[in-house]
Amino acid sequence: MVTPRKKIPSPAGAAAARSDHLDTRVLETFVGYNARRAWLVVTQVFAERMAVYGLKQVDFSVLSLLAHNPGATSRQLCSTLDILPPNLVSLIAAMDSRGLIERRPHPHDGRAIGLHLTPAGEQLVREAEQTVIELEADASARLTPRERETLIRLLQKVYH
Amino acid sequence: MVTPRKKIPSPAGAAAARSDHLDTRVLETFVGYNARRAWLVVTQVFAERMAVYGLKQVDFSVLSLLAHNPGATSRQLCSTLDILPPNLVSLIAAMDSRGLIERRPHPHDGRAIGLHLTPAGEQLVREAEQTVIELEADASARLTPRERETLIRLLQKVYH
DNA sequence: TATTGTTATACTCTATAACTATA
DNA sequence: TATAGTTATAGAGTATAACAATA
Repeated sequence: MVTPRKKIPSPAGAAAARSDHLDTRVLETFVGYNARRAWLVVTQVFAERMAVYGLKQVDFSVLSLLAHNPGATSRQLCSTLDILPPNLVSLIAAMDSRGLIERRPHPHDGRAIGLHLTPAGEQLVREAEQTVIELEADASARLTPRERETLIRLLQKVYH
Repeated sequence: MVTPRKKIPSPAGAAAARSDHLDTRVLETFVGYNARRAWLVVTQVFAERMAVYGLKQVDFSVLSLLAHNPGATSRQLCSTLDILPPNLVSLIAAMDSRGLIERRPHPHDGRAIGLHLTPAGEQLVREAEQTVIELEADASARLTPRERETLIRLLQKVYH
């Protein structure tokens, strides 16, 4: 269980003489800076808790998307998640090898390949989604449920 | 001026038969997913507008931090920005070569090096910070000023 | 001619180990 | 013994060009 870059509070009086941290007030007026910092926190918790499933964030996104969009193509996954097609290939191949997904010929387009979860894949997604729900709640525990909804709504307003 | 992955709206009726995008409703219930998507939008605009200064996000963060924390050390920059020391070295060296910063011996610690902006560096930071303020306003233009403040406050609540 | 999936490849970002000089 | 800065290097993430098969 690797926990790199975890903020370990230094012994009480140790950093009294010379403060460890810098004045970040200007940077903290920017959405970009704050969004990245918050994302890093969630990412850290995500990586720790999802390691047991062998899933990175992008893996989970693909699997969850396939659970709710059976038969989706690589092209659609790429466009939805902002991934470049060449970078999805090995990812899909690995999930195929793991027996989590299978490729079937596309009904209307001979070039495309429809991606489907296997029963094992569906079972894994169910467990993984539940874990993500819990981990998300923990990672945003300093927010009230109402604040969390507001945060998500405002983030979506930026990118929608 | 590279603008990759820009969402170019396809001709009106073109995608009517087979929808391009997938159902992302589950992913959109997660803070991590939404924070990354919003961050990507701001990042895109940042890269486009800051290219004239030859500054990436991390470069700007370092320079802005030094503007408001003169004499800060590499160690402090790393801890503040969550960068690993080895990855800051070439970045600092490049800014030194460009004449934006200079290294002075640390007053109290012979191992450390105090980093300071040169006059050219200070001038660049002034212009760059102004550009970031404008770009941030544009990138979050769908938010009211009040909503933008709320968004930033809630993001900070997650990582503070 | 355009698009889907793919290979090969390069570039950037992030991470680890180990060294030096100071403390 | 621990820390600041550094080197070398490895691994992950992201990018472009080009090709075969199909539309």
